[in-house]
Amino acid sequence: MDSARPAPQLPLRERKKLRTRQALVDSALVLFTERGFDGVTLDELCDTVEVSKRTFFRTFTSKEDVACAPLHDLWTAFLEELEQARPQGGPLHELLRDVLLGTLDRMPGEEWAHRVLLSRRLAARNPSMDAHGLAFCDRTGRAALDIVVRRFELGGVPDDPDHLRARLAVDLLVAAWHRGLDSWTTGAPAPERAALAAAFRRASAAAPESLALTARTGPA
Amino acid sequence: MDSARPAPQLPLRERKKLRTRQALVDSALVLFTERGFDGVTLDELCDTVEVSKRTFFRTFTSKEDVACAPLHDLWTAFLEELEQARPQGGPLHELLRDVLLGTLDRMPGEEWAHRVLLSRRLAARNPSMDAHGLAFCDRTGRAALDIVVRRFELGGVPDDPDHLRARLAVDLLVAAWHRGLDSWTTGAPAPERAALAAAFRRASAAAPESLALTARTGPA
DNA sequence: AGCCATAGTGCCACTCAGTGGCAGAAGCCA
DNA sequence: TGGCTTCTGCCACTGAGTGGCACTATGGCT
Repeated sequence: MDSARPAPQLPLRERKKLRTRQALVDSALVLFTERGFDGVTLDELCDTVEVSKRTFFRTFTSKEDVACAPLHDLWTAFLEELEQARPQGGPLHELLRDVLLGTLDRMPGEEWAHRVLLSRRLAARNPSMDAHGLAFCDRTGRAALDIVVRRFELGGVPDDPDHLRARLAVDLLVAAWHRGLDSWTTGAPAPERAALAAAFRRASAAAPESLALTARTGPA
Repeated sequence: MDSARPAPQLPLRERKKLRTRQALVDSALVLFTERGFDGVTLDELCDTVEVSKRTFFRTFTSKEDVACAPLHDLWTAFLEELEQARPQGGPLHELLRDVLLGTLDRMPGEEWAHRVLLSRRLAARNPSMDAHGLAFCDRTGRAALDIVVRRFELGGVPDDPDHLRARLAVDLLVAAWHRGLDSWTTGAPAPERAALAAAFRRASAAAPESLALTARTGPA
């Protein structure tokens, strides 16, 4: 596999597992892109990678899951970095933004970005993939909130107003991320990772502005 | 059915259809609550309501769909009201909030609220239901943006910065709604519709505050 | 080197969500 | 009443996802 980062010598068993996983993701993205998500059965995918369906389901939770893997990897890494982050006293939403930008920067690079691109284009055409991705982000949001609450804020009283505020800050991060993804996925010009980071930064900056936006009376 | 609002004499066929739909929703919520979402097969549900599975799938798109119907109804009504809304020149996010509050106010009442409660509790325990609800909200968000753009804002250039701001305003609305739902669903005290409205209002008000929230260095 | 204990794999049969097709039963409009 | 349309029921079928069990490879231990 092109992205088989050996990693500091994991046990052989683990490496094999990772290689199978990556092969499944790559093949899935290619096949789904060629013939559509519904146009490919799991049996076909498994045949291609020469793995039994049983094994597939030990690695991924569902057919959607394998195609969402690139984003999955990003958010998992994000949570790890958030766990390490040291706030400098700035606004929480800026901290979250910077942690995500940092995580993005440390992603495998352009092949990863390419996989994300394929994954998003697929999701745009397939409701169940879209739903899966959304649900995953939501779960990650909850996990992120737990970390934020534990490390940066109040002890954990769930009806503390700051708890709600922190949750909304996380929601805003996720929303900005999705808007960044949207414009990056749609706008063909620059499918590089840097362009994605820029799009996200732009969306993130627009969040405070959106509150000031006035509803003008339209012509109708 | 308890909520069979006759409506200004629809054709008999339509009324029958609505009654069947409502029966399916009610039975589904009861059965799923009793025995879990996965503990009830569609065949069982259909037997209970005395409807063929084929008919079920003409009314709902999936097993998840039937259990998410209460929220579905709310957002559909929301879009209709948004289409009629006349902005008074205030911030967009306040307009959106007020339209949603108005829609909520016009919902069938406490039986509806009760169904929402069951639906949310179910979703909290079942990932695929949760995903379905999230995806639906996302699609509604897009539809709402279309209306907003068409009626209140720019002509529709998708890279106008106001377009992005409007989108984020919608995202914020959805996020606040979910937070409101969360606290309402969890907090047992007041399962009435008014309490839900209050929870949403609270979450909505917390949105601007969340931007100001500072990340303090925790004890770790 | 040799040898278990364990984890991962393949295979098989099974359940159940979701779909397509067709025949029959309403509801609808004269 | 009769014909037209639309909805419904039934049946067979695909494909996702699961459970069970036997088999093999890995890693640790002596």
